[in-house]
Amino acid sequence: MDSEKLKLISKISRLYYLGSFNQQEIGTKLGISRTKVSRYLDLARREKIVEIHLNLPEGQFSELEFGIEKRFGLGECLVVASYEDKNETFKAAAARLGSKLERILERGSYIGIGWGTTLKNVADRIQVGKDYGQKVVPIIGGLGKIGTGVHTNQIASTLANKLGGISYMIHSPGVLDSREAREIIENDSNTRETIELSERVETAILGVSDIGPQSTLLKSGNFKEEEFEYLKGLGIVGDINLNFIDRHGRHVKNRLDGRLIRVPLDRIKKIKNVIVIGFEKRKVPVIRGALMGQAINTLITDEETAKNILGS
Amino acid sequence: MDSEKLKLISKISRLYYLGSFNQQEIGTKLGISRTKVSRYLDLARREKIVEIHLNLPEGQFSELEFGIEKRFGLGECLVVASYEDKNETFKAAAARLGSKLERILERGSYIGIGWGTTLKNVADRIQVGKDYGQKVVPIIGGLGKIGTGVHTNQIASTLANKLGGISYMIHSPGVLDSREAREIIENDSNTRETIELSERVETAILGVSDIGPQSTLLKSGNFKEEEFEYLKGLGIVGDINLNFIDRHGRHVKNRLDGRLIRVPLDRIKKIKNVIVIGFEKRKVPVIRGALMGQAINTLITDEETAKNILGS
DNA sequence: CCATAAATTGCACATCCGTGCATCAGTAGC
DNA sequence: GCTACTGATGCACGGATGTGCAATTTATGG
Repeated sequence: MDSEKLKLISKISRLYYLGSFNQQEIGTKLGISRTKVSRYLDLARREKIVEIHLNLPEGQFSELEFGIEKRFGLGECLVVASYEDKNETFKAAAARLGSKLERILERGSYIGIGWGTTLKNVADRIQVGKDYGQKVVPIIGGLGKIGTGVHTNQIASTLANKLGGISYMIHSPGVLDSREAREIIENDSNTRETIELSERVETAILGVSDIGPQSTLLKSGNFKEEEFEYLKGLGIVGDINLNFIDRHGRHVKNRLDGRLIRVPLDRIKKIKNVIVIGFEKRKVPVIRGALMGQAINTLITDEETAKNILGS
Repeated sequence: MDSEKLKLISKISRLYYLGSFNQQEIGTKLGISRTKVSRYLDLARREKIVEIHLNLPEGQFSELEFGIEKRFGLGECLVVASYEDKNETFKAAAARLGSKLERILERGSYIGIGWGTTLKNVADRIQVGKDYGQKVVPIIGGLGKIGTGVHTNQIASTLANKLGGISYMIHSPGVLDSREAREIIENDSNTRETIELSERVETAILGVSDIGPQSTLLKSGNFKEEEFEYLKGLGIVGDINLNFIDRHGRHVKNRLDGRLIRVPLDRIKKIKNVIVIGFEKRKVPVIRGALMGQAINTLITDEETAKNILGS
């Protein structure tokens, strides 16, 4: 590039970024059109005559967050540190979830809630600054023994308390013994009324399960090992809200589907904010699936898991 | 500031400056209003979370240029290196003048031209890329012996050739022996026609003189030493287009004024672009005066002089 | 030299962005 | 508890900015 042009571009950049002149003023001052100033500024940025540097505070995992958002076209990713003590990780995740909720929740709106160990632990630790009058609705049938706290009703109740709102309950299991039982229960008004509330849900908070030996789904006795093996055989990597998906996030039809009570995946995809919380290596494939399938808008995870998600 | 807020601001900054999202998109993505995004970005810049750095090529004296522009509210300052060999300085100044003219000149418009050693040397060395069809008009009477090349007519002619245009001539001296002589000459149609052309001038290129022993004004015999002493006594620091000014750039009435033929200062101030070229320490006070008095829009000088201009 | 392609330019438009203002939530003092 | 103050918020407006387009200029090939 011509040296005089370079000098001109430098001068424009200086006036624009360091001085407080707008493009019109610079154009008039230097005897060129405003359009040209705009284009030269663009050139200056592209040629790195102007560099924009971010002093991002350390330890924030912005790189990981940004990387995941970019790679999967995700709305927002929140990464917390991976602590030795899992409780610390839960606490950190709870803090990020709280701040996210404070941003997005509107007074009195409906929150859909899933189930599981992760969700329980995060819900227990969440803190928000004021009362939001939320209505917290289960969007899945009951799973896990009552008393362990991982049941959706209990998590909904905890969260409603923390957010200063009310919670609804679902009075049916998530996994029935037969298709017929599921049909009867699902059509019962008790269940229907709760499930229909999910139509109003603008924000859903969900966990994900893998289908390995450590999954609460298995440990709590809802499924048998051979069923997991069968699911694996279909290419399934885990579930999101009891919707079994493959590594591309596609729901895979299977013989268990007919026995489940939960809001199905295609309806979840219509919810404005779907927040998934998930840690640990075993969950990486299912989280990836959820991301690939564009099923969720927000992911909360920890550093290690985030790295694994990004790792090819 | 709250750590969660900081994280949010970092994220916004990243999406805005490194990603290619606009404020609306970021707001939607993160669940906040666009206004808030705008204000957080402002905060990020003020708190230096976002830093804008200019990679200004070295050796350009941008600091000096910017300093003078800022201190005196000058439109544009162009600084060239101070070479041992004055010819080099003239050459560099000619290059900057040329590029400036290429920016601001419109085809067929009028250029007003002064006189002097500096102007002669710069005009001799100027190069432009194409023909502008300029009309070059003297805006001062003749000064300096013909043949030395410092006469306004000769400079006008040189410049017109370089710019691919035509030049006009003035057929009267700049300094007359008496007020009566000046009146007669000035009212003569030959002079009047040329001087009236100055009304059309949109760009003027001028030198400045000090009133010391090295001034061409003195050396060429237009003024006597005792006249300079008299002018100094009035607080005059030099002249711009034969308008004697004090250190604040104010025109100072004096007994010589009546004998001069030149476009007066108040009319010069109405010209859109007034470019002054001046080097050397002796000219610092008069250049400062011209700057203070807001008489000019553009100053072309060299590093050393620029430093002296800025030095308190 | 002309003809064609490529680049530059300014205009006009649509979008984008900063900011005054009114409103609302949070806080401190009584 | 009430009131007054401070700060945060969103709306709406107008100014600031980027960009498609057509016209012009410049470079390239014949």
